[in-house]
Amino acid sequence: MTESEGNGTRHNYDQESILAIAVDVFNRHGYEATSMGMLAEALGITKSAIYHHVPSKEYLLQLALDRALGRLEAILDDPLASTGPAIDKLRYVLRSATSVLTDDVSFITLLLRVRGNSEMERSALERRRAFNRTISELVDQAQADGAIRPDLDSRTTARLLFGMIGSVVDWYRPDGPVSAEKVADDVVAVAFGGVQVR
Amino acid sequence: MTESEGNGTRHNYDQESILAIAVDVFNRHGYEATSMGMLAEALGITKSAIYHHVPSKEYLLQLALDRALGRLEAILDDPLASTGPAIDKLRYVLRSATSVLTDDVSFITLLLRVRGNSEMERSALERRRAFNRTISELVDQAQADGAIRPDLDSRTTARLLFGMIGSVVDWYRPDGPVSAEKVADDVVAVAFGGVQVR
DNA sequence: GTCTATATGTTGATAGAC
DNA sequence: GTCTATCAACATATAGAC
Repeated sequence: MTESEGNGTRHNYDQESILAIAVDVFNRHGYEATSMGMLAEALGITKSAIYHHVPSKEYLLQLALDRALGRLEAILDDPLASTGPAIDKLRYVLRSATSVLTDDVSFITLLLRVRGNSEMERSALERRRAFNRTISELVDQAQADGAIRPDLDSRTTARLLFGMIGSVVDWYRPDGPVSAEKVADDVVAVAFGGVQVR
Repeated sequence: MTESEGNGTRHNYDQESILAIAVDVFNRHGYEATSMGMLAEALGITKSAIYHHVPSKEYLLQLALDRALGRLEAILDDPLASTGPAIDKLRYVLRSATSVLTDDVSFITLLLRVRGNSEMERSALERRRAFNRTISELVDQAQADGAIRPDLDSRTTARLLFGMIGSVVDWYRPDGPVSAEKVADDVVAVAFGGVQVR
């Protein structure tokens, strides 16, 4: 469906293609502020037509958050995330999270903007917190191993590192001037070595 | 006004106290998704009463964004931001921005969530971009001076550093376990030296 | 797979009493 | 400084025709 809009355009949407566009609109206006009318306009069909594909606005959010969380949680299932020195595991998880983010910018963006204003949002936040806890423990271990500077607060450090990665959604675009690989390289370089020459 | 809600509570709000509460509700639900009804409920008065103090919902956003941007821009007016080696100026700006953020979490949070969905939001975004450009130039200079690693992309680096700082709004609370000073220390430490022991 | 028509509630903002 | 009452526009969602 890349043909431009016109009166006689047939859309033939399915759940997947509706979801992709919905997530973009959610990201532009915020999930709560997005109306089915805005979605309908972005899709070029009527509100009622959307209800043929999905039962509710919240169901679209559910699908999107499940996908984003699934991708992140899959990182921790990789053997590289649970084998070897903590500092190496941390490097692997940092790089993988950055790649997942650049691979699925819009889904991860939506996840990072959830504030917990419904039961569904709160359960997504809980899964996000579980992920963050794993990272915190990795930082803790690496610090106990003497691989991370002892002057840093481990909880603050874990948050700063993942905050840095998360901020990438605010500017990274797949068709932009900086490749996904270069982003991941720079994230790991800054996180581990800092910007300053020694 | 710390007395708990009750039927006979007198509020005696003024623009300032309404703004503080409004910004919190904007941050919880997003500006667009926040209704005057929600604001009224949070304030414990009716919608109409709000209009006695402010002419519109958007005016509250204007006040909040102006304040947040003013605080950030003031950093660049300090002599320390324009004197000496670029790397020292950069360190000063990074630390100051972190302090401004911890001092005014809710106002800065609101600013960082603006997406450009109205003329007003777009002009706030433009001021934010002007600030970011100054930082980018600082990173560029420091790299030209040989003080910042040459393998890093300067634009990406500037974004990652300020992304890391901005992410602090997602967890920092003035009454939390980590002091504003410790946050600023750790931000500068990670940004300049990285987490890893050499 | 999409439409029109409709139901029921909420939106931002105003008028005017106290 | 706050209230009640009101407005036109818009919210989510459904029913049923094509």
